[in-house]
Amino acid sequence: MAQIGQILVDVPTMQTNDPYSYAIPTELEHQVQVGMRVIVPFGRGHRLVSGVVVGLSDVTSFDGKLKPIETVLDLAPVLNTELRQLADWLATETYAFRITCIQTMLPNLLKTQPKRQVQPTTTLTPGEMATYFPEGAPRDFDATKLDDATVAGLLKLQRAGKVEVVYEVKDKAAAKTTTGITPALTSAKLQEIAGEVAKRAPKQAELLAYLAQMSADKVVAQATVAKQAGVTPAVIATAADKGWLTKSTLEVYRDPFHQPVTPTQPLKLNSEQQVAVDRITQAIDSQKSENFLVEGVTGSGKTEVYLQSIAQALQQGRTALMLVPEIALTPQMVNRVKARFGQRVAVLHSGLSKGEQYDEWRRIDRGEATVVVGARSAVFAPVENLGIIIMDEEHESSYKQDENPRYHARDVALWRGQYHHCPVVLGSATPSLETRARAAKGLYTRLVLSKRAKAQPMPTVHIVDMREQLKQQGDSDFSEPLMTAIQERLDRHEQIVLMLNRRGYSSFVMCRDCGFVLKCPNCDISLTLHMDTHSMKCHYCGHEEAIPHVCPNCHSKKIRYYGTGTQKVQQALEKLLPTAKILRMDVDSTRRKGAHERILRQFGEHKADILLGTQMIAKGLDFPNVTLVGVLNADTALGLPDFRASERTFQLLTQVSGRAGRATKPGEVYIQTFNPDHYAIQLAQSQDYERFFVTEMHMRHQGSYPPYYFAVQLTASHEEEAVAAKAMYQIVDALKQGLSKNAIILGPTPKAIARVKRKYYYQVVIKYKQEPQLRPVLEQIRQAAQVPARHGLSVTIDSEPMNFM
DNA sequence: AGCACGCCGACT
DNA sequence: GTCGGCGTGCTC
Repeated sequence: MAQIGQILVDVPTMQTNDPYSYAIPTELEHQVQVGMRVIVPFGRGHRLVSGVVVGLSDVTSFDGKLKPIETVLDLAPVLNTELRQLADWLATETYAFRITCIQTMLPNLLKTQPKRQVQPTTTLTPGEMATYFPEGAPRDFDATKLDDATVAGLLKLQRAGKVEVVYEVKDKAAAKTTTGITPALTSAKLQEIAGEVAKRAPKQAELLAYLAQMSADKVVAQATVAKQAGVTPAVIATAADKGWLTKSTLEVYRDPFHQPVTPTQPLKLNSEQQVAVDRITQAIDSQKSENFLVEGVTGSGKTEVYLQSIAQALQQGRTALMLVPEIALTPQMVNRVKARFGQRVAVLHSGLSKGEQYDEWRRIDRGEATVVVGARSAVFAPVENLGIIIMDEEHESSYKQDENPRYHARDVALWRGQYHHCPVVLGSATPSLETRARAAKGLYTRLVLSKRAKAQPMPTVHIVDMREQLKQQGDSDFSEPLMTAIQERLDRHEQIVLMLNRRGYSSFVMCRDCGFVLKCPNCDISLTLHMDTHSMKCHYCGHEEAIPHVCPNCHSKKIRYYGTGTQKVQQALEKLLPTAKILRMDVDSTRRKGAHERILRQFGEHKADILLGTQMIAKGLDFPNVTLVGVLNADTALGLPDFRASERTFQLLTQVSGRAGRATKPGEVYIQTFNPDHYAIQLAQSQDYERFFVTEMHMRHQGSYPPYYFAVQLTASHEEEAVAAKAMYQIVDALKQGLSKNAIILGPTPKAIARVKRKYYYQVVIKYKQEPQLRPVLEQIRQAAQVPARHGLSVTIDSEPMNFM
């Protein structure tokens, strides 16, 4: 038996990023296994912290006295070999702490909570009791929540030996239970008693009859028994007292999606879909870790390809993981999968309660669910024997986590595909440039679905030049052609979706006469307006200039910051169309749980004529009666100081256009823009992804951006601007010394929103092709950042950032 | 993160 | 002379 456990303690620092050795007490010898969570004493005060066993051994290189493991929290490991390896890889890749990676991989309920309490060791004076233990002892001792005087007083008492601090680690993991019922006597005996009591206690007789027909070894929930036997819990209680039945604790799953679903059969595939399914199933059958890009226009039936590929994996006795963006994880979407695979499906996403998440996780862990559908973090689902991994809408930026560990679910999916020797299928109508470029290099097998499955025509897309509109009808959010089109639909009782692109609100200036956006002379990136310094700044190179009052291009005075809100638009629209019913969907109206679905359902039931919203309406809705889609301001995302601005704009416009005319009625799209000549808008109009890809790749090449270059972003933040800036300058020095001449270092520059939550943010971006010293240099920076972290300076490293802002 | 040790200023 | 400030190192 192993004497020593290697434990990763839940103390996220550089010094504890490697496992610590703990002695395994004899009574725990047979319990401790690799992958389990434990509680261990840590530090001088022997405070208790949780940790994860990552190894067992008989020896240790640590030559001090080992402390013993205090408690084992799990009956079975919560992390298998694959996930432990994945955690290590993730930590290296994302420059995060190993324990942080592990926490991210586990469901919320398995994250423990350390607790501190104080209690007197001797009898305190009544005065001391009144001040420090007004509600009795022991009391919670959380220094961050108590006032300084109380903390100081308690610490003083502690030093005097009058009180002691006790530690506790709370494990929140709790399976939901209910009372279960089992017959305690034989069927014959029960029937006999039933006969005896039938006259004076008819309810008891009914219950006895029910028990008599139950199989003796089966446990049935009390609620079920009560319902089926037609008795109250009181009757059951009496029966238990008389020894007719035994009660036990029954573990139940919380069912997050309880609506019954009608099973569906695989649909007939068109030739392109068939080819895709064939290629993917070949890879499944031959256990190859081949990766695919399924590039399919909206409505081309990508989902059916996914479902039939999953079916093939299941048939091979393997499991499937399907990732979708959080915003697309609607009940409709889930039901579509459940309708095909029934009870084998588990769903993981943040909309579930913590208990529900934990239950779904356990169903997967136990192998009861073999198809997992979920958002970003579901990529860590404890599925074994994976036969296929699917990532739908792979270009979605929500797949990248914007806190530590800053991982991209796509990279994790590819890693797991390798591990399981199974295909990874990336699907999108508008693949990210990175993915499409990899497909071009032959790293992914490209499968194209060019035809809409139901052979609907693609919508007609009109571009409305808002510069002209401005001249003709003045400053309005609604152009004349769009209003005419809206009125037409209203007359025909058809529905309209209007999208307001709110990204980049007010952060850049644009000329309303010619569409000119002020750009950086060095970077070909829009300058950002800073009201604090009254200047325009480039967030890549730090270039700064005055806010223009006349347009440098056409000398118009109508150059101003651009932006408008959904509420304002709704009011304006109500004025223009007093009879139309308008539903608004944005962050404000969807804050409450379920509000999102409710608005969509109302719209689906035609309770409103117009759905007005932000980006979120662009994703995955399918309303047959929508024949008009209007984009009020296509430009705002274009103005963002980000090299992905064009890509995002193209993707968004293409996606939202796909919302029009999905059924029998042909659709029309109106895109209002001040930049009608911009390639992202022009190519969105012609729905020409290929040309967009080629054009944008050229731009990326010119600017030395991904996918031609790799990128790492470093950020320093502090309450004092000078501290953050100075730290960043030092980091740049270290980078310049450690990296080759070929690495491009941009910055330091203040972040677009330089001050958030009373902290100033400075950043630097490194672009590189090959930089073997990068990892060691960044590790060194990470190490060095430990010391000033004490004074509130935090440094973050983001490999392949989604936003350069 | 949190605790102890250690070295400087204002108090009995 | 001590109490206590927080700056620094370490936690199996």
